Amino acid sequence: MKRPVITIAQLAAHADQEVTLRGWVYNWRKKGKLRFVILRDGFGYLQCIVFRPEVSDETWETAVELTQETSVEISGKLVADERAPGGYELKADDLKILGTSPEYPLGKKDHGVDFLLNKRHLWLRSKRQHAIMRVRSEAQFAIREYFQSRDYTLIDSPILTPAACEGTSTLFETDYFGEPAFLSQSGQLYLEPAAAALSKVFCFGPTFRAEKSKTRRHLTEFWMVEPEVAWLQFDGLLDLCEDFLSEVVSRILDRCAVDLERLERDTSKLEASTSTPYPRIDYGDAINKLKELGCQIEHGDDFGGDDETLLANLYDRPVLVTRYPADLKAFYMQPDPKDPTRALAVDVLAPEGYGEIIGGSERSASLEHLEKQIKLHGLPREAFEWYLDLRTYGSFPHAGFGMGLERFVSWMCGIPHLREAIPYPRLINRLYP
RNA sequence: UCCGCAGUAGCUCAAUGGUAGAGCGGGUGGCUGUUAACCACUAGGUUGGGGGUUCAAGUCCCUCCUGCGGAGCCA
Repeated sequence: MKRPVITIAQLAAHADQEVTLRGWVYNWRKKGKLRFVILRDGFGYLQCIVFRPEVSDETWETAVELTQETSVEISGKLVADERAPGGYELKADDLKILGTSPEYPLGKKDHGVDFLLNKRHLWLRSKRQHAIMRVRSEAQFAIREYFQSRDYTLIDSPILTPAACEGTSTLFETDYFGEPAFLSQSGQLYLEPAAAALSKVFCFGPTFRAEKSKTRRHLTEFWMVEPEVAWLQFDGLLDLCEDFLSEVVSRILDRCAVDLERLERDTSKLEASTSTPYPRIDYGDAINKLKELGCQIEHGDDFGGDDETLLANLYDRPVLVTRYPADLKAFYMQPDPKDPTRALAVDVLAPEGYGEIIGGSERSASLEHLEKQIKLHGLPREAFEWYLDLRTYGSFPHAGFGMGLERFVSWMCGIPHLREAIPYPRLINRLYP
């Protein structure tokens, strides 16, 4: 009799039926003439029972050979059983090994981080990693949905670039037919021309930073979403940041409840972030507040990781820190008309110590100002001719921000280190697997 | 690049300067309801590399390597 092949997501519709499933042996236990096989198929887990008196010798011999992560095709009758995790179990009568798995290296007990990262390709098979990858997938979907449902056009910015985008970070250099080329650290400069073309645009792709950062908040390859909007000015940018974040957080809470529960995420700590407004604090006031709290920080300094955490912990939702000193920020930012030593820049700090998840600004529309800034930052003007063209041919006010996907996902999942928020993390000293 | 911590069995970790151990995983056997099952037996080591101190070094010292955490920089 040919039995339907189903997945563990479809169990309820096939109760008391004869079915076939394919998957991997997550775990197995033996108890005399009984074998409990926990099958994993990417959708869930199903306990399968092989009972010696009720199966053929061949099936029994096969069951005896099962090891962790053996891939199998298993058939039998699906029954509801309170003793089984998940509520259903399969009374197996036929079992085929599709691929053996001798001495699977990941055990049921704890492993160290270095070992797990070296086995990242296998680590992805664990329950916790499934949950994180699904949250990441859902976050990417929600982000694209947010922008595309609001008439933004997705513009893919180049990854190979001829020069530094912002002239600040260290870039990965590669050989481009004998010429130096660099892996992009930001799509923004390429997005601004697209905003002049299509008004509301965003890019969402990988970016690269060659800084030798060794912290839980840094990757050398990470994904960033960057909207850029024509006619948007600073106050509108702040509104966009909080509307975007609150909307995406809401969707994660709606759609990833099961995964967040598996990750033991206290979602009550995310609830406040689903509603606006978010607190906004001027850079100068933030410095004063930090000094009150006993920080060794002066006006003109950038925030350290601890300062960010301290500041963010004053609020139950992300806080927008505004109007940074211009010389802390990139060359293209618009100076505050009320105080030209400040830039119309915003950093959004996530709660619970997850740090800066968004950095944005209104961009300078003035050719003269940008020419001055490029000189001041020691950047080669030739490399930016095309960028300056935007201020020559119909210059326009515009603004945008960038959000690091992994920092956002880490915050949603409540995981301490960015390396778990991306399938194959690239870190200083780690390019494998 | 700088500061701090670590490296012992396949994995996670013990071991006053004095005979290198346990749990998990592997192997063999037992058990008809296990939930990271349990029980018994068993195999498994150049203690990251090199040098030094000492009667004696996993342990103390120097050095290199690797990893982790943090700083700087940033999302």
